[in-house]
Amino acid sequence: MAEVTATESTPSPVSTPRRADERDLVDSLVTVLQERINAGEIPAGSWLRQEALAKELGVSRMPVREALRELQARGSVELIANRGARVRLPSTRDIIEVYELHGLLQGHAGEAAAELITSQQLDRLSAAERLFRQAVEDLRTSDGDTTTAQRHWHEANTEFHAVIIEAGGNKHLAEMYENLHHKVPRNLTWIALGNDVRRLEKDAAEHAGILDAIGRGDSAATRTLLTEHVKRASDLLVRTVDEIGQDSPTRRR
Amino acid sequence: MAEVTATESTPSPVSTPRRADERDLVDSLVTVLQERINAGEIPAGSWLRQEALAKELGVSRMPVREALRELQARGSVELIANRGARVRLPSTRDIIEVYELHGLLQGHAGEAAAELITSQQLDRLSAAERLFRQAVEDLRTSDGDTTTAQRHWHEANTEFHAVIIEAGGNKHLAEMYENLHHKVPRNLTWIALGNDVRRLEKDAAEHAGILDAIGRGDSAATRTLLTEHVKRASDLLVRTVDEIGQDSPTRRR
DNA sequence: ACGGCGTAGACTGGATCCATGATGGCCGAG
DNA sequence: CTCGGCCATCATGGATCCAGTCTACGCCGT
Repeated sequence: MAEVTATESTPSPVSTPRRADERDLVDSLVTVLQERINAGEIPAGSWLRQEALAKELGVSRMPVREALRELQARGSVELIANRGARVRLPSTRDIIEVYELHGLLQGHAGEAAAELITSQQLDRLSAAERLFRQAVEDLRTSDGDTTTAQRHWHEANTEFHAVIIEAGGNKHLAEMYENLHHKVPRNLTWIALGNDVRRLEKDAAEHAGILDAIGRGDSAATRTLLTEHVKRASDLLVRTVDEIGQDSPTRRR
Repeated sequence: MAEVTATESTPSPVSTPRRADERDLVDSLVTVLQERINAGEIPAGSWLRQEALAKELGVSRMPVREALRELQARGSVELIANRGARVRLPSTRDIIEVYELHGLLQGHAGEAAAELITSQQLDRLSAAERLFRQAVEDLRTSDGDTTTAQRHWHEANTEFHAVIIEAGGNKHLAEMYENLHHKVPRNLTWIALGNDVRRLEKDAAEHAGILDAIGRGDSAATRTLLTEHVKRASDLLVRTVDEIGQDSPTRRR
């Protein structure tokens, strides 16, 4: 038929809609928005304007609406009738509760993982553990610019816990675990570590201990270590959030 | 979190859905469809036609589309590109995994509930326990018609576990628990009990034991009993599904 | 008669249009 | 000068329209 104007004159077709991974346009929008929210590009508490997002992403409001609906179901944003969508900003209580569940799920998955883990998965776990130590080194040798350390730590942390969850073998548990990250974004944990070398070392040491327990096939120890590990991270995060929570996280002018 | 300047633009952080019931049309559709799916009115594996649903519910296709998108995020249906929405039909593996999480979450909530439960909640728990025994009586005195027994048992079971989850105090855990029911509907459990008086008696006795443990404030026992209780229900359900799964899993022509 | 190909139908997915509800500013009265 | 109500503006929510795509049926060729 007639050449559609939008064929190649599209301003910015989101990213790569042709990826076989994503079923349709809405899913790619969900992914993009979720990443932006988790990365903090879209600050918590801010409004998501359908028109603005549609224009920016080069689509109409319709797929944006559906994407927002899905993000609401995930718990990433809240929809207010006739008002719009707002990025949910987790309260201290939310953080405590979500991390409690993190510990519960990871402890459970780890207990199973200690028995079920494959050698490939164990290798990935070791690699992640090395990356933790690398991140410590990055931070130690960095002068001001901590982005590399953060990137390495973030990669290591994501991979490490993902492998444990995966090795646990319960796909629905994995899904719930992912959902938790939609409620309290991963990057918050890094903020809590606060570029403190000693804290990071302690964090790395805990991961090494967990790796060791899994390597020994010690289910009980794995569960305990994981639960305590998450608990410590939670306490640290809550303390940090309470401290910096004094000034308004919403935009000031 | 500190109150931001008197402008009410950022009132509450995250946890005030304002109204728990229905925010808008889409939410009411989600509720209706979810209930129909859980009740089995819409059989698993069947297609949900947007046009048909819209006409039947007296709305246009648009809110139906958004409702389906939300049901997909919940895991109740699956969306296939350019094909439509289909009610997901849980596999045996799904059931095993989901019930494993049921046990994990309920055990955890129960452990906390044993210490935190209020007297009102304990009353509700007792009432539910009585309703279980009533259901046993209903079934025993019924001749053929088991709907009353089912209704009572269903009410009792829903209330009993809901109270425990609620008493546990973790709202995110409660939300996850709800989500699990979207993946494996509640009514499946009744099918597994299969109108068998002895099984029902055993089930009621287990609930009585749990109630007793909570009443004594015995956290450890509560957790153990709950975990085992769910495990037994899971095993029974899996066995039942496997048995009846022999005849047409997919309808033959 | 059987299998492959082409076409018609139907349903989903995206875009545009309109109505409704909310917000914020402006004006008038006390 | 301040408070309250009215109105304009804007964003969301719902409906309708159009295009793309998958399926299924039927026809034709071997």
